[in-house]
Amino acid sequence: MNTNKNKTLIEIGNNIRSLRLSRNLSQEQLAFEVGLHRTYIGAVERGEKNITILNLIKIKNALNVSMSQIYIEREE
Amino acid sequence: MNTNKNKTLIEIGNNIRSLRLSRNLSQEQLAFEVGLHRTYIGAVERGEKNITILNLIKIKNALNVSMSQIYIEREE
DNA sequence: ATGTAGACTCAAGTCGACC
DNA sequence: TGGTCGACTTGAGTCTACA
Repeated sequence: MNTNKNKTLIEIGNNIRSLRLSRNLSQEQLAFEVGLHRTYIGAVERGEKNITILNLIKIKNALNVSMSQIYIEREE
Repeated sequence: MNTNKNKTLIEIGNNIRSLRLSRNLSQEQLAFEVGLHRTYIGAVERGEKNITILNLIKIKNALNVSMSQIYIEREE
């Protein structure tokens, strides 16, 4: 559907995925803790969705990490 | 409309506002640089809108600050 | 220069199903 | 367990206008 995958979103998604995996959580478990849908978490991890800040904060809290571990700023 | 103003969104909005002001930018100028609408920037500053991560990144870049200056994490 | 309001569009986010 | 699809609802984001 969305071939229009943004680089930043892909990075964020990859970070969420590896953090989730390192916690031994399934997408379903993370979705449940965060109160989002399982298919949506999947889409975010694949960088297909431009997540809102409040939901991103919920995810980072569920993963018990700081924002800088999910969104890594580069010098520009 | 939205009496349901979230504390985190209000904080983010306040931070954006004071950062914008310290740059001597109007909402209109910031909106133009970021490619968002002036009325929307206003709503974000008032904490009325749950902005998406990509737009938040655009704003922080336009203000030339790091994410941690806009979204301040508290220990929990 | 900003707040608010209303009407609008389209993407965020839900949900159930199947592979 | 995770990807994808389709139909759906809600809310992000636009735009014009007026105070």
